Amino acid sequence: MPKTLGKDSTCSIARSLEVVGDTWTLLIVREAMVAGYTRFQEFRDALGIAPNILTKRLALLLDEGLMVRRTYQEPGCRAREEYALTEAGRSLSLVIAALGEWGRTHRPHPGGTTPEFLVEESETPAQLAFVTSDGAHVPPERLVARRTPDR
Amino acid sequence: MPKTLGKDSTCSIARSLEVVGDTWTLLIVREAMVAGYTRFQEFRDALGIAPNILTKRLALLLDEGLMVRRTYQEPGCRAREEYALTEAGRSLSLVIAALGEWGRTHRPHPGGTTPEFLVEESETPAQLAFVTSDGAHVPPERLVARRTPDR
DNA sequence: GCACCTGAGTAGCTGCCCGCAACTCATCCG
DNA sequence: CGGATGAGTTGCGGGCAGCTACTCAGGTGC
Repeated sequence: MPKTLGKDSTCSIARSLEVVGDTWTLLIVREAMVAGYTRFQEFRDALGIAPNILTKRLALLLDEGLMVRRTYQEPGCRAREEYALTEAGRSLSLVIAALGEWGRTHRPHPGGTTPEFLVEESETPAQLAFVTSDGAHVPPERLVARRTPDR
Repeated sequence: MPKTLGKDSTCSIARSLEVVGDTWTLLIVREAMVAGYTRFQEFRDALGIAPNILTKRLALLLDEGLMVRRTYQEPGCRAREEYALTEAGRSLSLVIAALGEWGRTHRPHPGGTTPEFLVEESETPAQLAFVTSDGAHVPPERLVARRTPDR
């Protein structure tokens, strides 16, 4: 995360990257989202991340409102902390899906895995796509980008 | 980009982040995509990035096949280098759009701007969304994620 | 009661890489 | 020939990543 463009960059992408531009942050979100992990040790084991880095990243995620810390207590155990995604964190699913899709097609890997998103209960798989207001899918090649003021 | 998970991570997201997990890389792609910039100085001026970092990032983008370098010559000028997105680079538009959308809604900023994607020629705006095979939109809250082997 | 385990961190150190500024190098213009 | 411009390279300095080792609190086995 470059310090030259702070959190008040006018570009929404720069502001997003200020939060999730670090590699580990998105991977933690991914583990929370896909594997349902909530505990320090789960993230540590799953990612092989150093504990001090994990502490720092979780603190960032709490700070930024992407996760909340809750104290829970299983019977017969002492109270522990767990970290759960907030709505803001869960709505990163589009970013996660886009990255997964890109990696799967442009950086294929034997035995690789990619998160798939299913509609609750019906278990129907959902794809990420560009759609117009009339519901038609548009492949990315047919799009041009333009900077637009937020409303 | 953590060195602990190399390019051969089985997770497609980790492999994607290995390429675009750095803040500047995606911002360069964004400038190329949204503003149509192709030249060293254009990126430098638009992003305020240090030249050595820009050199390194452009080299990475060339290496990874997201951009190609071409020599061009305007009449009356000497030959220059320009950097253009490849198909792999352009297909990061989903990631860019997802990040822009997230930043716009969760990190709003007065006077902020977000890239908007329009269908070529018809100029119809296109939105990023999860859709099922029957074409229905699904809001991210109604999705559950699952790790799936690539095919 | 005491040793031990486990989960959740903290502390200290090393090295790399970011970021800045200054410099180079080639070419074109006047 | 002198200056401007575009495209970088080089040389520092500081900060954060990443590793390892340590701490601390509570529960369990004996």
